[in-house]
Amino acid sequence: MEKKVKPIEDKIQSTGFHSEQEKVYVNLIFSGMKAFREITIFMRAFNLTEPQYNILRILRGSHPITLLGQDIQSRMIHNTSNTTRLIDKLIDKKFVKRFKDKDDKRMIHHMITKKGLLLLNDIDPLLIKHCKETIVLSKQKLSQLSVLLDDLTDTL
Amino acid sequence: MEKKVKPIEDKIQSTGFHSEQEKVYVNLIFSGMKAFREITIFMRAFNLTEPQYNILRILRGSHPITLLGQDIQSRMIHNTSNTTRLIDKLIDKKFVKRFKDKDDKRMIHHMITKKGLLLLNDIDPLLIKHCKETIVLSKQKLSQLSVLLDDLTDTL
DNA sequence: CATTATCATTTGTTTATACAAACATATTTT
DNA sequence: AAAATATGTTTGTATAAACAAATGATAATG
Repeated sequence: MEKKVKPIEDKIQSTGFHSEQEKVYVNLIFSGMKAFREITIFMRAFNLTEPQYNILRILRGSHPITLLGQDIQSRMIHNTSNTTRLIDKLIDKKFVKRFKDKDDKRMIHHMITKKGLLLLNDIDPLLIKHCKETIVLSKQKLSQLSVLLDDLTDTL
Repeated sequence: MEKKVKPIEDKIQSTGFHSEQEKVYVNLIFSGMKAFREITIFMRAFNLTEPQYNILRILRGSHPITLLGQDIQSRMIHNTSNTTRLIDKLIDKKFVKRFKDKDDKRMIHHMITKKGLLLLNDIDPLLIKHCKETIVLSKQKLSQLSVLLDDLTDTL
């Protein structure tokens, strides 16, 4: 017995796209937003927004090397303008610390705190579990999709 | 000479994902947000936001059959809460009209206006051109991607 | 060495989003 | 028919995003 896959046309009850590109566009926004909302809801349990979590991941990735605000911004998965106010929230919660460079006072360094690292450690296994539960695709399709998306975002 | 594709890890300078699912998640949010922003910027020339454009498309799709607010909401590609205020904007611009059902006064019907249809007609060819320019993938990869995304959003 | 340009970050303002609660009308139950 | 429940839409409020402009600091130029 074969699994029937609902095309995006049915999901949003759209009447035909003008091109295959347009369909991919819509499909991308649709699935991207869904993924974003999924993670947002998941993160709510930890009192984090998706972008905030993203920043913590970035800072853990470079730890113990500090990052400038613009470094963080450029690595974020959605080019959100205004990282400052986003980081402010994380500093309020003591997950991140911030300090000026003593040579060039324009530059402001950021580092994840021990508290922040512990939080991410708590989140890790639960998120892995969550991802595996919500993204149900064969190993083969999964890597195929990864490759295509990598390819796509090169030009997009 | 072969084209080198940058993986998402490089684009956001991330250090390894915990699973292939997590990578797809990140890739989806990344490309979805990019697509969303692309269209948003494109639509700015027509003084529309992406969700507003989405609503007009939905209403054109059902025209001349009217739709309830909840019908529109359920068909939107990003489950934005509060379609009311979104539609308000379109009504201000005379692209959509709204009227109560005379039998069941809870229900409010929506229809795209002639002005709205003309606007979409203007947008159509330009958007097709834009999509083809920004989504540069072989015909084969394009349809492959469509199929995988359809498959994915079934479970997501 | 003053002037201008550049860089990294922040602030102001407007608009959009999210969630919950309210509102109005219909339907069902007793 | 009155009360309770359900449905479709709107409003209130708090928070976040988008964009432009401003601030503060350093580098480059004449």
